[in-house]
Amino acid sequence: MRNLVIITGSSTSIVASSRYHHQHHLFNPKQSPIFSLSNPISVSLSKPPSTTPPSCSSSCPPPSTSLLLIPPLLDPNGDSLSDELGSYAEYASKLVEYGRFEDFGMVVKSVLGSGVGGVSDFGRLLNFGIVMRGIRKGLREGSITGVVELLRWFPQLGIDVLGLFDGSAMELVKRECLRLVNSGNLEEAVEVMEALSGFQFPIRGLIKPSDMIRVCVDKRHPILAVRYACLLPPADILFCTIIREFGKRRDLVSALKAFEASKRKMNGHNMYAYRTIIDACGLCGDCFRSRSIFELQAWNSKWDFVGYLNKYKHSAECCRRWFGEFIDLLIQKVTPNIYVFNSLMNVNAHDLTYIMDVYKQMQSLGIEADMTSYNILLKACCLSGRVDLAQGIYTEIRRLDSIGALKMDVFTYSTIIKAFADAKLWNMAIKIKEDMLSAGVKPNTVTWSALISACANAGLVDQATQLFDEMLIAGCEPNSQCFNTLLHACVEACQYDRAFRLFNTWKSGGSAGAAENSGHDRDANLSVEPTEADESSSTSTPYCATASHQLRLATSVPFRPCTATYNILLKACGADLFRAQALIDEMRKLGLSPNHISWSILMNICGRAGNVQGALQILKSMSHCRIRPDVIAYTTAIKVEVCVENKNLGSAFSLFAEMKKFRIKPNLVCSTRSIYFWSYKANDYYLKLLIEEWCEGIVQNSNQEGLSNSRNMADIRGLRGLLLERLATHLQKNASESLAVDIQGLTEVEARLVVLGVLRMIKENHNSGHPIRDDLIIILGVTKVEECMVKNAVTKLLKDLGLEVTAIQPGGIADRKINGESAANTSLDSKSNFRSTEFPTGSSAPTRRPASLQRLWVTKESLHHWLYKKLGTNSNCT
DNA sequence: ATAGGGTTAG
Repeated sequence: MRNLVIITGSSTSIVASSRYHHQHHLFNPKQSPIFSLSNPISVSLSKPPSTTPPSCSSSCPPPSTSLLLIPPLLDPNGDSLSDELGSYAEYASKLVEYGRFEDFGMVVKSVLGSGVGGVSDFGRLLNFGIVMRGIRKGLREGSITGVVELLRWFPQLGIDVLGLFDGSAMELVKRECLRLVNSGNLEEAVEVMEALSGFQFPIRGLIKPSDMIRVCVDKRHPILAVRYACLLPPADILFCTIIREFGKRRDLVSALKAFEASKRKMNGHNMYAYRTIIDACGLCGDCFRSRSIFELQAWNSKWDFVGYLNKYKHSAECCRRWFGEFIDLLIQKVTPNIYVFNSLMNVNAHDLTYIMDVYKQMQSLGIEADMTSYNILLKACCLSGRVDLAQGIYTEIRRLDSIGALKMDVFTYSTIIKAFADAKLWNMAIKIKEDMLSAGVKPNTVTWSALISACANAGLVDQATQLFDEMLIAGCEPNSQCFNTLLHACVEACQYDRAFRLFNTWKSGGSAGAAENSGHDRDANLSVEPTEADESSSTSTPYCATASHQLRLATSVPFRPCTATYNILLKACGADLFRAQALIDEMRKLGLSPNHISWSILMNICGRAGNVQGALQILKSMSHCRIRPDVIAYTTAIKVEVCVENKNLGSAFSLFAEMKKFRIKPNLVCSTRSIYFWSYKANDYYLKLLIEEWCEGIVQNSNQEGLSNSRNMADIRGLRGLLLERLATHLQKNASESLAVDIQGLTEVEARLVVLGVLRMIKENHNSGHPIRDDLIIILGVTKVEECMVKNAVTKLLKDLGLEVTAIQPGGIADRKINGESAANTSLDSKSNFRSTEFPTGSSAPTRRPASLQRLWVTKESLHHWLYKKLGTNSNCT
């Protein structure tokens, strides 16, 4: 006897009928009985229906809470049983139709729990037409989660879920998934997709994987992204995409989460993921983390191995087995591959010492450096300003190239050109170009830009222009950066009008080209134009001859100025505030917005024009453009204030305080000391006080922090780097060479710093018992307008200290006297840990310097005099 | 779906 118990509200009626499914007034599936197999009493009756068909909501009585008890179906009589099952199935199908997915589950549970053998019979007996109608409706009404819950029962009933979904049903699923994703319910979306994946749904077809990952990354959901990626094997590539995308968005925390999550999901080590997270660390500026990840990855297995050895040391055989496995692991998986090494080196490229260590480690593991490794090494040399090392590596690579072990590529050449460009060795850069051409490697825009900037850094506009023409003739299309580089060359050489003429020519597509040509003569009369007499011999090609080329060629390529272009031009405005304002307007018309660099330059222009208020106004209005002033902006403003109105240091310090209030950390350039320092120029009062402070401070700082600390490398590359380099080069404590200080190319501030540092060293050497044996020579370089200012500044500084200074003109009597002694090599080889046996430097990188240089000369007698005077004042103080 | 090079501010 089979009973059906229906509890409606609190009243219980027992219907002794097996034909209940025809009596819809009692078993209306639109209403909400909750089915339970086990214990009717314990079931909560408060649950309202999840979906009520809207058509019935008015006509039907309000849903009552009821409970349907299905007793075990144990009748051995097959016929009636299948009959009974059929009615249950029919009923269950109707439940689906009316959106009552949970109740469907209850029925299935009942059937499963009833111990009937033919579970799949029940599945087969379901009315799929009706079921699918309910599922479609559920999908259309936005309850995909409910649908998925429903579907979870199907495999147990032997139903192939995927088979039920025809094209249009599949479209509904897709649409719903997309809706979940777009409405921000990512977690739900991933859960749904995980379930669908279990039903063998093609996950790739639901939503474009790259879109899904992009959304996860945008919403900062690393774990969900990884969970999603696991649905799309092979997942490891997608893991890397996720890590990389977080890296690109500078979200290292999420990148690391994704990395850890993906590591757990993977069996074994994925080198691709390791290198990607290392790259991400680099992008996010956390090179130290990249190192620890690398160490962890490289050595974890070794520690495990030691553990294993200890555990099994009683058995030699076990040890051998573990060792064998370990070696396998090491060979197959665990050894970082070349990509990991290259990424690690690239991320840490600013720390030459470190990457040299990595390089050696790589060699000891027997991993051969490839072209990229060498290119990264070259880049590191560039970043640390070690031309000498770069040259050594270059020689080595050439050797490897000649024996066919490597093939030097356009990156190699471009980087070495950059190394020479930075060192102002433009002629060496040109020589590399020749090497390159004879090796059959075609220079690209980057190479040409590097070449042009080599000339720019040396202040050689004509050579730069010539290279630009050469590039056009070679059929290489310049891009904005390339155009910018040439403009920068003009600005660097103070040929401001020329920069503007070029710009106008390009902008007008060549129609104003004649201006560039005819206007050239005017340059010579401009006071800002430095004398190029020294270089005139090397400008063998008259400029006018190439102008037509350029006119013809440059017009064929589109010129799209960008913000950097305008920044360079802003710099070319000198003190012309109106011109600068016009440029800013023009920028805006083109839809370009000035960035913090533009504003900093503009503040400098105000400074040159003596307009302090203007500069301060710009600083204030920066935030109106939603650009938060940075240290540099504040530094510029403060400097303008101090230098223009040197009487009033108070307001400069209030700016300084404001900056700190906004939690902008002052850097080495911007400090109370610098503020005093800038006021040197016009105010002798601070001079005496600060010279010692400066020198002490700098020497102390360099001792504290050490050069290998790469956090500070940015600073070191600034003033202190220059200073320390000069000091290291010229003033080793046991130096027996002459004291020659090269301050070519330095700004006034830098030059004074270097000279002060040198004097400090002289004092230290003297105090520790090294007598001064030589005169002090300060190399100024060819006379340009700036360098004349530098010369004056340094002369004034030395004189203020009570030193006697003589200017040496090239070719003069004093010059000839000095020349014999001051041939000191300026190549920086003191700190080299790159042994010359590894990279033979060949002919020891002669840094050729033109003979005709201006110098300042301080005799050793004068230095002596200064030292004793200084010591005297010190002893008075203490 | 994998790396590496060029311009601008103190």
